[in-house]
Amino acid sequence: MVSAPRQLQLLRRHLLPCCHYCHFSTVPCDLSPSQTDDKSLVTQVVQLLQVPENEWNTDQLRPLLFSATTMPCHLLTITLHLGSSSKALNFLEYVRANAPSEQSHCLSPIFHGVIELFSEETISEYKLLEIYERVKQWGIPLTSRSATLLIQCLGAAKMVGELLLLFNNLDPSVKSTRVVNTLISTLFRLGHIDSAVQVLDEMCKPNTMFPPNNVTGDIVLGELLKRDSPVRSIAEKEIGHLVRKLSRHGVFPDTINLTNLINKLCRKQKTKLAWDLLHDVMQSGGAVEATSCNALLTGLGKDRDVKRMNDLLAKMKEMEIKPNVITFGILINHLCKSRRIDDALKVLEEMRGKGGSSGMNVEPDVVIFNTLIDGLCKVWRHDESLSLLEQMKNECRPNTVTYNCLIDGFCKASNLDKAHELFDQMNKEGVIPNVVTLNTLINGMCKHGRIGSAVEFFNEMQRKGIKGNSVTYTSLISAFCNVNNIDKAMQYFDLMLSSGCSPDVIVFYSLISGLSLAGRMDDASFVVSKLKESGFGLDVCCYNVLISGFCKKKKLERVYEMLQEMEEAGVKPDIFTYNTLISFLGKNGDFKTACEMLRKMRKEGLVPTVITYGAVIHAYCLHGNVDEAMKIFREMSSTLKVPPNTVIYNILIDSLCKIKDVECALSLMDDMKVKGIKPNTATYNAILKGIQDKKMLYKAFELMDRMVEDACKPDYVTVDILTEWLSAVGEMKKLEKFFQGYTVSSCTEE
DNA sequence: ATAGGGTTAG
Repeated sequence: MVSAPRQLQLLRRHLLPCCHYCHFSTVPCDLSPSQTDDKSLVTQVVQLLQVPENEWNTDQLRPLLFSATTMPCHLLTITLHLGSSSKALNFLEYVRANAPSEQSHCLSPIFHGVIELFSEETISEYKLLEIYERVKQWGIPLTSRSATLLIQCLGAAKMVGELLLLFNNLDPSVKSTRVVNTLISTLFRLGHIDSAVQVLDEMCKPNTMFPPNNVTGDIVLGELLKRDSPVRSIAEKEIGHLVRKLSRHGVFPDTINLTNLINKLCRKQKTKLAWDLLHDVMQSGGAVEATSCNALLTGLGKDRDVKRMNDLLAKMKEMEIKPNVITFGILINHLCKSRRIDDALKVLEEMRGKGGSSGMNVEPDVVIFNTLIDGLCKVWRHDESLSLLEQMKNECRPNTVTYNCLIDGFCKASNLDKAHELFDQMNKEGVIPNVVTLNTLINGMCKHGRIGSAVEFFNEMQRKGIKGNSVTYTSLISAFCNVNNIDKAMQYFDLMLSSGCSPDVIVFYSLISGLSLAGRMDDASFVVSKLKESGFGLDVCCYNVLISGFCKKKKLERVYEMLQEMEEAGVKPDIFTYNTLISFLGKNGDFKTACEMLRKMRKEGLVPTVITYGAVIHAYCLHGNVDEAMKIFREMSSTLKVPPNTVIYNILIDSLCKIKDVECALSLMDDMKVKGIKPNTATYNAILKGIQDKKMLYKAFELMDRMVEDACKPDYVTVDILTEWLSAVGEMKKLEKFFQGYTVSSCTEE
């Protein structure tokens, strides 16, 4: 049975025997003999070769094979008719043994046939070596085609050493662009990047005999655009060099390839190289379209490199590259993200061609309008975003994104009514809401304490066929955690899993954080196991909330388990981790380990913060060593250069009052005033308790006035202290005035 | 071009 492709090959050989050969050969080939002559010669020889090789009739074959009219192409056709490389190789050997010396060039076409046949067979490395050795031994000059085929065969057999040897020993006349392209492509495919680049270098030399062509360009670009191999891929820095080399020979990447290359470089944060690449192509005369410039503009936008963005736009103008709607879209988006909304609106005018001829005459599309509407919403210019919506309706139809941006804008502005109105409006206009619309509204309602409405809306939308995704569940779960409705949060987590929604890390992290904060460590551990089952890992923040949770539950072994796990996972503890640990150890009175942690965090290059010192101060206070706490407090301002804040003062004032050192506590209050650190309700509660013990009633009135001045609202603790104290001393009138926000110390009792 | 998350001291 002959396979279909094989049949095609045979057919091709019968139809185009001569051209097929001549096309690839450097051996001269006279096309003058008529087809009938060709046919009869070939047919006769083929006939004679049908018998077993040891019965070949030399007397009959010799005049036919070695006559003056026998062309190289005839010999090739004859060889191909033998059907297998083994038979062809025998024929080669036969001709070599029988050819008159002046006819030795006739071996080239026969070898051509041998390798052609071989390349169609299953590659046998052993046989290939045998053939190759024979060629070298007999010094048969290779045709370009046989060189190409040989390269391909050696490549298929992964014989890189032989490949390079072959190329280096190749007769210069045979080294054509086509042959070299095959070699480069083969070397790339085999991962021998350095050798391929070396050959390419040779190809691109100024006086090269085999200059690169578009095929070379495609091979090199294909390699440059391939995703990076773990073994060896072309370094980003080399990309520019290679493209430059090719461009010297007029070989340029086409628009798509150039754009892809720029995208690739920008994705890897190599914007500078992308910039150089684009400018090199422009400078050496390659065609550059707006698409490629757009790719670079996007990269520059991500780098916030406004200067280069403007330079590129100027360059486009200079090179007469017409910006398209995408170019303007990138520009407008960048300006919006930089909150330069008025500049963005100016670009809209510019593209429309305000004032006639100076304009670009590029029609803004729905994306342009959406970007601007979103930009206006994000700077709280909601009215203008609504008027832009009306304006855009003259030019294009608003879509789902348009309304999503507006709905989000009004949700963020706490105008849920307007958000719902826009939702109704989009439905009326036949713009179909999607899951983003759903999530925007649900999150808006959750953030404004309307979880019930959010759930109701979610159910209604589900009935209409819009399913929630992990974003929906994150909003609801976080909202339930925030109101400490942990059971509902867990219920929605289960609902999410059973609804077939695939959770992402964010929904896991939100729930783990909520559960840890609520002290539900068993639930948190369960969610952690689910997270791991989904193939995710914990990050520092997630470990921190868990460690904090276990600390609060005094589950020391779980804390160390977490730390161990962090180390194994290569997640470095950060300042939060250390602060949490130091606070926990301090509270437990384990000052030794706490100091060790302090040392360790400094060794890791982490600088203790006001929170760290607060934890240490708190620990000393808790364990009755207020003197040591005060010592650290004083060091904070002097040597440590971490000024204490309200919380630190509160801890100390509270502790000093508890050890009856109200004088010192009061002096800290004065210190706060001097340093401009605002006391809060907790500060006043602490000091009021202290002076209550000391019965310093007039000091209380003074402090109550200061509390009014500082706009510190009394809380239930304040109310408890003052009610108990002032009612006992008959000063309830002053308390009433105080609650109404009046000063009390100067007013006299009626 | 649009939507969601989290930690430490009192």
